Amino acid sequence: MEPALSMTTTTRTTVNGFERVVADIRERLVSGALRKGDVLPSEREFSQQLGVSRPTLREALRSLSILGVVEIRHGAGTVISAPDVGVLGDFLSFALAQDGGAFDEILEARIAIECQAVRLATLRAGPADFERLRAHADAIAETINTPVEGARADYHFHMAMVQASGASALRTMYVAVADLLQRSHLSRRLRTSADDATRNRIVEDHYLILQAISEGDPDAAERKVREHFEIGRRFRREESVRRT
Amino acid sequence: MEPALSMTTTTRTTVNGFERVVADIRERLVSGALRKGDVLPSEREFSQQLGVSRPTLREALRSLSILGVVEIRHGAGTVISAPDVGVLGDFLSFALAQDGGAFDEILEARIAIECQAVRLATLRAGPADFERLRAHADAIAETINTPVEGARADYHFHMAMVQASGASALRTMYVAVADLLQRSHLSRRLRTSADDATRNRIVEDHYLILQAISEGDPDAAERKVREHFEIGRRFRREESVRRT
DNA sequence: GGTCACTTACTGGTAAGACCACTTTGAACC
DNA sequence: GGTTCAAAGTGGTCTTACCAGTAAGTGACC
Repeated sequence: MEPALSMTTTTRTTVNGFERVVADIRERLVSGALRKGDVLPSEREFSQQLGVSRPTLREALRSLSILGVVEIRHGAGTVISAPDVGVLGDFLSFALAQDGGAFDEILEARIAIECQAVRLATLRAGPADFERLRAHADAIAETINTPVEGARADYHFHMAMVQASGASALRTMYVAVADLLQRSHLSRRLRTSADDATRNRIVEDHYLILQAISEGDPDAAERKVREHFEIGRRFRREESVRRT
Repeated sequence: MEPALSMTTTTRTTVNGFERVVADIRERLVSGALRKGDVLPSEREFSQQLGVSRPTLREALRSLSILGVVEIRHGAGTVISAPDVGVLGDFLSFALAQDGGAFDEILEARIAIECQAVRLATLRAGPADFERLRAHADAIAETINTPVEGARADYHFHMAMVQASGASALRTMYVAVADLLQRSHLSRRLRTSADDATRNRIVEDHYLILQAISEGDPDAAERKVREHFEIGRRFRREESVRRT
């Protein structure tokens, strides 16, 4: 039997081993005793300090690494790292998966992110970004007839565009969304590549987007991106008509 | 920096045991084989199925429980649960406090989602949606002088707007993001409420957005939303200038 | 026959020890 | 001095065992 006194705020010694580890690190973080870049003791030593077993300690450290609080480096050690928006991506990849995974809905999310990203890119993109975007646009033109490489080049261009926005939260969310879409994306590309006019349109679209970004016009850039997505939308419409 | 949970689609052969577990559950979630409420096999059995040890399996399950993907019940079992953004709440106070730039980034994500949502809303919103939006717009007008209730009414309007888009993926992302922003939103509301012209502007903006939605013009609606967000942007700019 | 406490057979929670895989480092070697 | 490589230390994993809760089955009791 535990004494009822242990419930008081001062002595919380009767918590789980797991929570004891988390609490210890959290308190040392808020008190400033731990700071970004500090390395934690080795798992063997740390577990002994806290009076928990190594597996239990590892459960806690893994969980904290998911939250981005610590970074675990195989063979090197575990260091405190600044929390970033990366958790959003992990969270969304599971949250969106449960939402039925409707393709059209997730595509709307992708459009949302890209449109905002391209607006920011018109304001923030630097020379390195332009260079990357141009290289990927060229790659799209070169691989337009090879579905697999073409899809990859397409993905890289859009990814670079989001990257050029400089907003890592957008990037994180984009990765999670794009991952869910990629499964069906390839099959669509296989269909659309049949049409000759569409292939030219795809190549040209990306150059137009790049141009709009370089000209620094957010509205024009967003419009180009929306028009670009209309290709896929139109094809899915025709396809569903054909099926009826 | 790579996200803590690998999100690569192509399942490499030699992945960690940890990631093998995470990947397995995610795959079965997106395929619909796993759904909220389903109970996973016992740890002993599950670890054997996946070919990993029980401690390794537990590391993965604990991490997923941190994200709210699963709920672990001592003595009962582990069940799939709808990811709860509340879990990120803990993380929020921490990440935003340590990294001021994170706020702006997440705000960009919110703008991205709302702009896309309002476009869809102009096409899909039904009578019930209009009624809700109008009620919330009225609530904003009535509570414009009470910061706490005002912030809540504001949140409800924007939430209803995203809901009217009919895209649950957008809604999921919006909830995750909006939850992270809510506190800062309140504090900003406390400041902005001092200005009389701004208060009128806030009230009017929401009615303008509602009107644009009802008129079915996506471009106009998105423009109104972007203009609306300019209020907060301008205030944060002035504030940072004042601080320098 | 119905109700209740209790036993029992599960579940997750923790511990300890032994390996394996990787990184770092520093000493030996060229 | 620079290079190479082996040893030591780190995280990654497995095995085994036991503790601690939960829930369903079981019996006694009313």
